[in-house]
Amino acid sequence: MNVKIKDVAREANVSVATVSRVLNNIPLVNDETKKRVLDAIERTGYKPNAIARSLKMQKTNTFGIMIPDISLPYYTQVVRGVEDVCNIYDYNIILCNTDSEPSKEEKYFDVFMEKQCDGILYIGKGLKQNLVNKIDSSRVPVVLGAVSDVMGRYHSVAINNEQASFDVTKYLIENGHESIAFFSDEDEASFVAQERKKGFVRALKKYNIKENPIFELKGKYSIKGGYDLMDELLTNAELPTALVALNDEMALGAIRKLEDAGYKVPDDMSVVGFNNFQISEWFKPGITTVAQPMYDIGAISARMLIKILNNSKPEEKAVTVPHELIIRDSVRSIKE
Amino acid sequence: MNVKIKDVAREANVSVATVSRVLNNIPLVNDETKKRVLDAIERTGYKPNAIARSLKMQKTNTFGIMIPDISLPYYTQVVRGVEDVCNIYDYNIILCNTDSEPSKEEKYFDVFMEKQCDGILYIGKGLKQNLVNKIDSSRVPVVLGAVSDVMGRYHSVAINNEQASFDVTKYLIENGHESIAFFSDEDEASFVAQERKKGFVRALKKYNIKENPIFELKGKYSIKGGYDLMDELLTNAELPTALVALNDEMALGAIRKLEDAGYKVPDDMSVVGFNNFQISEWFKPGITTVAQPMYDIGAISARMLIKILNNSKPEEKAVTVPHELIIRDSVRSIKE
DNA sequence: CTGAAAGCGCTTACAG
DNA sequence: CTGAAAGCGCTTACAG
Repeated sequence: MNVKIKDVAREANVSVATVSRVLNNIPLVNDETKKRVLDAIERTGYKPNAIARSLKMQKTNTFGIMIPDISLPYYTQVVRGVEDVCNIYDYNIILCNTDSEPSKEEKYFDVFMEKQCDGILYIGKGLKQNLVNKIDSSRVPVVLGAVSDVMGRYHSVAINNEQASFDVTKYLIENGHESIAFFSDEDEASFVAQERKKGFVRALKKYNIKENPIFELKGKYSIKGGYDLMDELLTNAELPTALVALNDEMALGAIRKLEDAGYKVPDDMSVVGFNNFQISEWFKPGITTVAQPMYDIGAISARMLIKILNNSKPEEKAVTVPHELIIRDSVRSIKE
Repeated sequence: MNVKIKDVAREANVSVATVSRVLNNIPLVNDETKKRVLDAIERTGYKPNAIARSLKMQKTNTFGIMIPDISLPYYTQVVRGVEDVCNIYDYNIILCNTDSEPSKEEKYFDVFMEKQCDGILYIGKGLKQNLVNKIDSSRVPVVLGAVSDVMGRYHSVAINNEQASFDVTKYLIENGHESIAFFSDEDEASFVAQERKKGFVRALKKYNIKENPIFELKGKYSIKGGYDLMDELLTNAELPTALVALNDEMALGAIRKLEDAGYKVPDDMSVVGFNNFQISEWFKPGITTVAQPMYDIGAISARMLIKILNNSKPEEKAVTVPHELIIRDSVRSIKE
């Protein structure tokens, strides 16, 4: 069908070996020969077959990337960061949506292995044991993005989730809030949610505030999820003065429910979110949140993977990227 | 390194041909032999090498997907639709961000060809001539998603953009608006924008309303873009009573600017958007818009590509998916 | 029902 | 500086 190296060789009156050498810029080719080959390539419109090359080289220049759901705005920027770096170094990415389901994660891991991916980027809530086993027995390089590894065994790029949660909770407390609700992930296995919970609790402890389990609710990581959780929270006789929601979608849903129920934000309740997703700044009220450098997380992860493949171990195993408290209009000071 | 078919063959005391046959479920293998092979596969932990298979079969079971920017919410759902269908039929996708730049589109097209993609899904503003040439000379199956082909030469899945634009404009007119602004794409080559412009003009004509070029502005397809365009529009002595923005981000930015300038939406100006992106329903005011079935566009595109590869030509070359006018709170009737 | 062998399109050690 | 040949890990027509 298409023209192959053999055709170019015939056209240029050289061997396939020579064509391959000019293709790969191996220096020991005579300039004149090289020119003849280049001309032949031009004339025949030859395009290398990366599959054949991969088979021989045992390297595909492709990464597998696992992501919960590409249609959620959060993850999307991470992927863009990955792709931009891959682009520079001539890698491509195969994308899979796992919905954070362990069974899909495992299935796709196998697919990545069959397709001989050179490395894998895991984005999700945390590695489950089955996946860990597969990774270990396959020995592919893996980098975790946006979540760090419990054991510290894998490379990772993430914010310090515990500290980030501590910071935003502290901000609330400094504004006089002592009764704070916490909307978390219904998925108990979420390592990120666990870390944020720890930071929340640490902040309360530090300021001698008692935790109130009634105000700690778990639900879906979505606008609707936050809306429903607030619906539930509002059934309490007494309400908290503030809320920490584990992402901006939840925060937003909570705010909408409060409004629908006749409350005002931040006048009647202060709300903070997480992640600073693209829309948060345009909302009314603007949502105070903790930003993660999503794009950078993707870009750094990709660079790490490439470094590992080049046998130059990256300096750090677990890269911590900075988080940032973004103060907007959804928190009110109630200090007298 | 890893175990290969040869190792399994030795382990099972058969030839590689036989192993390959059981791997591919070719029926003419003796049941006992088959069992022996299956056991050997189990024991050795053999995983097929898809690259080697692809080389031999001249088929990679991967699609290349070109998309302007994966970090924009609009495109993200299309990709999810594609991926879900691919998943069912054992295809994978290689993802590329083109930023709608022809040079990147061409570059990635070459990458897809080198990686021997079985088909290509193009999502963008419209095919430019250079790309068309490449596609034609390569003869890969291509499906256009969310945009149709000017010439009708390629397979495509999209809404009827002209009609959609007509419908939403008509809705405004029926609500008494006769002075309507139009925020469009700064990229003149956008086929989608051209189509929507046609529909807009057709609606005005039908109701004998004169076009007012001063109210037709072009800018960036973003919240900021809409904000800036409204800033510009507001310099006019006389203002329109309504605005058609070519996406919801623009509509949203325009609304924010209006509010910042002391106007109310829809009281002082009605605004409609396009695409119904996830957030539009949660905004205040809720944005009236035209919904496209993004997920379906992706899913149908992927199915089309698979059909083409199976030599069963899809029924239609250009599939038109339904658009839907979603009425919320950003339009006010000014009919007396 | 099974095996030996050719071949998919490349790269590269080896020899000259 | 260049070529013949082996081999990457598979599949499949051919022969038995």
